[in-house]
Amino acid sequence: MTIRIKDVAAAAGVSVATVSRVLGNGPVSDAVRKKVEAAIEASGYRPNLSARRLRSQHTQTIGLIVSDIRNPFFTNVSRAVEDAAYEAGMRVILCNTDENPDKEAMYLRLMQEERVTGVIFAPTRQTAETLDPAGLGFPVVLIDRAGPAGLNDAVVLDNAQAAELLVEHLLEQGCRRIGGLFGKTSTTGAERHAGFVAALARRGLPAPARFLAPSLEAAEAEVARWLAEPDRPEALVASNGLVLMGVLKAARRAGVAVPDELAVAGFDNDAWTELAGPGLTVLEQPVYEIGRTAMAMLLERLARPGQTARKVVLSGRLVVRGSTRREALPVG
Amino acid sequence: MTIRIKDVAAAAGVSVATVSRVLGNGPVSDAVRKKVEAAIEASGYRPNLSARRLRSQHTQTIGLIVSDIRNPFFTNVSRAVEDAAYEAGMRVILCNTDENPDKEAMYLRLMQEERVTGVIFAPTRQTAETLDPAGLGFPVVLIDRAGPAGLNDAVVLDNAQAAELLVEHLLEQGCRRIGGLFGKTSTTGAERHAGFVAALARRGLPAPARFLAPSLEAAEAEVARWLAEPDRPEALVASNGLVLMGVLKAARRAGVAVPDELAVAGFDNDAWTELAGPGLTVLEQPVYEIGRTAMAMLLERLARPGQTARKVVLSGRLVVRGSTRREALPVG
DNA sequence: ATCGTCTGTGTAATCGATTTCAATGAAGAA
DNA sequence: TTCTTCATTGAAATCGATTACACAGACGAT
Repeated sequence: MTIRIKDVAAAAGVSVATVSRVLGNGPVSDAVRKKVEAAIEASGYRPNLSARRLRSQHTQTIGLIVSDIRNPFFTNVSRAVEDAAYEAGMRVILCNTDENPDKEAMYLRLMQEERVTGVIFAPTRQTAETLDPAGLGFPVVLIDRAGPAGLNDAVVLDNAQAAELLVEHLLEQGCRRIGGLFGKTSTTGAERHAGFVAALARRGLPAPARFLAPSLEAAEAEVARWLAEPDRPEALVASNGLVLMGVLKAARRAGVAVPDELAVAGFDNDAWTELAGPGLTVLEQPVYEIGRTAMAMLLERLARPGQTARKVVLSGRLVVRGSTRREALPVG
Repeated sequence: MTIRIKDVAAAAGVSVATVSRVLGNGPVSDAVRKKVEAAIEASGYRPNLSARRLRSQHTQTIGLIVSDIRNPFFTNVSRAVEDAAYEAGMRVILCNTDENPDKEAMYLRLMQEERVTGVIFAPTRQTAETLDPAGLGFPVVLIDRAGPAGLNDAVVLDNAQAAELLVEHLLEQGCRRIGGLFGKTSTTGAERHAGFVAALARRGLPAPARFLAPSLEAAEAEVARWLAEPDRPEALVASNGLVLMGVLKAARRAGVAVPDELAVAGFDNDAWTELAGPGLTVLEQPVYEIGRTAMAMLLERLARPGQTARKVVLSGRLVVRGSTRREALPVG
């Protein structure tokens, strides 16, 4: 049915080996190369990548395993990874785990069957702790969430510092009762919590925190409860874009004014944060750079398999907007 | 190095054919099946999918080609497609074309080399017009943007009706000078423009429209110019989520109050639209359903290749919020 | 007892490419 | 002229699975 390399060879009057060499830029005389390229063009031949991968033992494929592509952080990272991958002649298989360790295990297994060249992975805390890169058969670069030191390559944000930046900004604005909302499934949440606690401890202030599933619904419900409590916070820090959105929805629903009754700050400088309410103060992560760096580290690791594990720590940038200005005027 | 089916067969004391049958749920006695499964488990064997695909001529892979995964519409559709695909035992290759016909051609070619089972594709207008599904070697389901009638399966929104709903809502609110912003690369933009024009024509009103690249930056720049013109519109309709965002940014920057000086409505009920400004009136597309339907149509088409092309038209839902209420009170 | 029928299993061909190895011929050295 | 050397090319092995086909043995019907 479809055209095989054999057919092209016959049409060009050469052997299949020669056609293969034309395809792979092997040593071929100019005259023959012209002839073969003409035959390829005329026949509409398309090499079969499954056959090529089987024989060459190179799949030129990487896996990208994240919790949910709908989280804008991962959306952006994924775009960066894909751009870098296609530039390097590689393909990407995207997997959504929903923070579910069973799905993570299933997809890692799938990656083995695909014989992927490598994997970029944002694991749950549970999987990160037990992940053995040696037994997998391919290198892994962790993103967003690092596991135990020295085991895997990783590119992460300086989460503690980032959380401290946010808290210190709120302190400067005069806030004292500052609450924090952190994801409970990732190491990232734990690190941001640590920075949050540290910054408040320096001033001798309490650090009330809640841990939750990193979703819009969970955040909205938790904040609704919290705002109804007697000693409610005057400021809230949200540990990711979805949680931040939940905070805002809950505040709006409860009729709590931002920033006058509740200052709000969070992570991820998504486009919408500029437009929501008075504009949201956020800690911007270099998302595209995280994706590209992860891909670069993976290629580096493939080139030098023996090299010890490296951890790249990137810094965030504080973007101040209206949601934390206590004396803010209405905009627009 | 890695374990092959042959090794498992030797360990279990059976032929490779028998191991293959255990893997594929072929006819095997219970006793032998137990033995083989034990050997698979003990050896940590993982079947090589490239080899399986080559021999079986089934790749169980579909391509998903969109303009940019960072567009929330495609983010959601992609998640739906992936969920449905993995449920059906298929893998997904994601490609971003940036509305560039050259990239579209390149990725279609790649899909041929991958011998994908099928493709779900949101093409530019240019490619949609010339897309010949027969010559490709795999079925295509178009999403968001349909090509010439009867050529390809497609699942789209009733774009004209949707645009009319938005315009009529604005008319009810008392708006008269209503402007529209439409994407110039897709048929979707053209259809929404048609509905926009029709609704205004019924009232004998003019229908000023601008066509632009469907990006945040292009929209912001265009709206900034438009708002500076003498006879500026009292309402704007934006043909997708990114353009809508651009309208809002431009209005805010120009100090034009929404909704009092400018009513705003757009497409795509993204989570942030509830939180931006006074809440944005939008036309909600059934995004997850679009993705699942596309996947279902693809499977259907694979089951019945001869069937004539079908076009599924889904309806949108108007979600009214503050951005179009002329007498709206400040919220929160 | 004989003959199909049915189950379960093994042998070997096959998918479509890459890659090893050997062969060919032309050019240059002695 | 003869022998190397080098650049091209082809024949055949190979990657790791699935699958067509053959066949052995158990079983029931006659």
